[in-house]
Amino acid sequence: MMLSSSEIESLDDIIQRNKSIEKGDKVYSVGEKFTHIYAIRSGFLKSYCISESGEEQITGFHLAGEIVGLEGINTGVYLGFAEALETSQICAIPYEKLDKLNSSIDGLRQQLFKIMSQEITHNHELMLMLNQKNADEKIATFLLNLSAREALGKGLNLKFVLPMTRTDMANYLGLALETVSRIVGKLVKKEIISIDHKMVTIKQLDILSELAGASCHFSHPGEQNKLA
Amino acid sequence: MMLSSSEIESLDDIIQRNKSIEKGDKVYSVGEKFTHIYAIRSGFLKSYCISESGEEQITGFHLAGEIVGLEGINTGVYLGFAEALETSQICAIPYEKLDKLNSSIDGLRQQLFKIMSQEITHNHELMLMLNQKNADEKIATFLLNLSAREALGKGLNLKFVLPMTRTDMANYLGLALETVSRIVGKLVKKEIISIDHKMVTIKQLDILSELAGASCHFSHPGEQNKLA
DNA sequence: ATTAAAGTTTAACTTAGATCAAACTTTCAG
DNA sequence: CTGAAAGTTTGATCTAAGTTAAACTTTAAT
Repeated sequence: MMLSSSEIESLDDIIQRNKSIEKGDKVYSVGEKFTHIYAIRSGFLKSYCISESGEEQITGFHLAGEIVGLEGINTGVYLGFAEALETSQICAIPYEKLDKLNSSIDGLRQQLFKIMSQEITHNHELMLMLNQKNADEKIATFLLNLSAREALGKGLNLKFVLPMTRTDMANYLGLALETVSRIVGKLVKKEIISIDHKMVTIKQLDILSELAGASCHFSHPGEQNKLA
Repeated sequence: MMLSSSEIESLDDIIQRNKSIEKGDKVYSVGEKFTHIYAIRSGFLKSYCISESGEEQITGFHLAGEIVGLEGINTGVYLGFAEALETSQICAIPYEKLDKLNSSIDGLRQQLFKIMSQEITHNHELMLMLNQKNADEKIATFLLNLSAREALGKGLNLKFVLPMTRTDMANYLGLALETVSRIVGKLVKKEIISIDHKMVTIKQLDILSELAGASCHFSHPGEQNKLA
């Protein structure tokens, strides 16, 4: 799913390449005017929203090749936060210009539709996980998903980084942080995975996959759709 | 958020209006080639997917003015089912043509982007609900959400239809059907709502809202985006 | 290098909601 | 209309995971 060279040229005119952000920096915040969507070139972000009563809900973790900010299209305002979990490089893509240039970059527009569709599908998977999986299955699924995404669509990495805190994992998965800690600890003790600082190694992929259980995939997603 | 008359003319050329489907009929099924998205003119649908192990996960309930099938854009294949919960009228919109005609119906394309963005935002709300709300809060939130949607963006209906079974509600909310039955029963006993067959009446909106608790809304969604 | 703050682990205890079971009610096909 | 099937309610019991608490480890600022 590549763009043509003329599309890439069009892209070059409008995107602001490789802006660097540090851990803890926000790409955008709730209530800000929606102007750009952001392609992640390297690094790791989380997106989250805050409920009226001040509770944080993490809505996604995002790594290289993925897009954040799409939630702003509808209202013209960002409806949550995107924040770097480590030093990251991002491309700012002005949505307005993307929209205007559409005839010259049809492929790009179609790509964007696919990315949004993919996000909707991903959310269906997420519902299955949050509604029907127990804590062990959630953790196993989460680890495998992260592993596959860090491999950028080519299989899955047996060694990958887990850059978020237990608290963030727990919030995303709808578990208590102690539960996450306990289960990750159990997986290590059983030598299904090992952990060194933020680095995870999957030692028994078969067992971890078994643990993860059911998913909704009709056919596997294969290559990740990318914008730039 | 209306379409111009020329946009509506373009639309007239491509959409298949008012196809009628009966309760239990499927609009599309998993694995079928993605050809159309569907605008619901009247009635009520549910969308769901089936996990490898055969478990059903309801991914949404959809009523008049809403769109189903967007999940198919990415892979070119429908990734789940959409099924009528009652006799419904739907518009079939060929995605291919929609895509080709884009220059003449820019507004329509933008509308579609907004609808997809809205769906992503809605999923963030859903995560907050599934992760942080207890069973009482889930039921109250669900009822209020349905009430608001049946009012088509103008406030919320104090009287509305609850067309799905307890089993479907439970599946969607990640609860056991007995829990749903018990909590709905409790709300009726406390006279916060009353139920006559499939008709729900909210008798104490303040208390129900209180019960529903926190949401992520930055500003209220106002009018629902519609395609046709 | 020091140390305060942030993050993690572990254990004991509690509870919301699942599961099991059984009666009751509504729906709808013939 | 009739009866079987589908859906709902209600009660008793059980358990996965939350909560509370406290020690331990890592991180990062000075």
